[in-house]
Amino acid sequence: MRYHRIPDETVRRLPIYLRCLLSLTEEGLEKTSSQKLADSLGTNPWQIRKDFSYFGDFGTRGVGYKIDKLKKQINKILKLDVKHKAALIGAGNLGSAVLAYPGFKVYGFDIAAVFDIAPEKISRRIGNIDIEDVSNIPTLSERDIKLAILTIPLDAAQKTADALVEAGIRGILNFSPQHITVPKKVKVISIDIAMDLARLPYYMPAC
Amino acid sequence: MRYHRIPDETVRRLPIYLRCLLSLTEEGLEKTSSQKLADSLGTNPWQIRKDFSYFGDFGTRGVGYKIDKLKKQINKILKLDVKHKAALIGAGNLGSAVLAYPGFKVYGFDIAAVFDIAPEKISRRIGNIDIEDVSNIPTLSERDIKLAILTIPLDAAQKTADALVEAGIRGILNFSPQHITVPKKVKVISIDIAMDLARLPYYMPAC
DNA sequence: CTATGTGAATTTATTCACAGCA
DNA sequence: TGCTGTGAATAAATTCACATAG
Repeated sequence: MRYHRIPDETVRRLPIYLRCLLSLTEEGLEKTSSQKLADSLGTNPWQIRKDFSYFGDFGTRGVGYKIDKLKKQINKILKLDVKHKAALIGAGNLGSAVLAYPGFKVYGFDIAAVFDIAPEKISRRIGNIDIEDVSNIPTLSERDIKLAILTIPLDAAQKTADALVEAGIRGILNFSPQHITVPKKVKVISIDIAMDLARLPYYMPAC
Repeated sequence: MRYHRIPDETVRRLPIYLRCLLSLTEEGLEKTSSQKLADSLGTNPWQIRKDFSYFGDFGTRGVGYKIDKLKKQINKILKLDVKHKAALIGAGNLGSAVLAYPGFKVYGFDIAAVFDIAPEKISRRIGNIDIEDVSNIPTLSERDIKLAILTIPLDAAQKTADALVEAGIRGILNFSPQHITVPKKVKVISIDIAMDLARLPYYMPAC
């Protein structure tokens, strides 16, 4: 099945696999199996094998997978084998949380710029980055930053997204609870942290 | 198609519809159409109509949907027609962001307790809630709190989840980047805010 | 004439079952 | 024998096309 389009659902799972493999490495392990991965991720082995099968075979039958090889391959597919710079727009509560979140470094992201609209925040430092005024967003095009993380209130989201697109941003992680419209060349992934809570009661039996 | 199981993917979208309807109400509108909803959400009309069709018909052919009726129905399906109390575990960066996030109130959630493990945080106030020690988690069973939001580092996640289950929690929104194992009667929804960023580069053409 | 509601067709994803290789 | 890799079978979700009702 070697030459095959990778299904979106598989792509969605790859970062999960990657993180799991990284933590297995930290435990000093060098190989694993679809069964073990499935156990620690709460899935089933055939799902994992099928997912891996979309991009070549690097397991050894009867033995399992070499963690290092697998990690490198997934990194390559996700294009995480190069370090990506990202800009954070919105230095509020959520922005600070994002900046402090260890996961971003795990995947090799480097948050290289922080913007805010509030005058009193400009020039303050957060983490070890100077907060810039949003009017500086156009400079992103010269700073080799192609990714942006939007952690701003809803009403400013579309306007800011427009400015980011103008500045040559190619991918946006949108935390604002609003759909934003961008040209086809730009990919948006949206997260609404309240939305997932909103469907919990549905799944809670008799409550 | 009236009596039908609602597909998971539809349930996943219901909170999005709900939020959109709420904001249309704020704009003073009273009715809408699948086309208008689709436009402002970035979907297509037949997806929306199909989704709605799983739980009865309340549109008027040739006219559209009454926003208020639709809102009530979705609220009922999601069991959001009663106010839900939730506990927040972890008063760090992410926890504070969650507490300040307007979306939770939109869906009628009431964050009624905050826990942390760090002694220096205990008894401080956050928002207008006293932070309690995690050893108080067992009291949740008497406080009518059935939902928990986990915003703690990975290594403590499973242990804390066990305590929550023990205290009668029925639903957990897990922000820690780790799979947690719970009995079948408890529903877990996990969010890893870094994971979504990790698949952005894959979708960015030539980057 | 307009916009819903829904079977049918199509596409996509998951699960199974087992052949193939160390 | 043990675990991968993958076609085939099943299940689920999306899209279409059109009958239907105001």
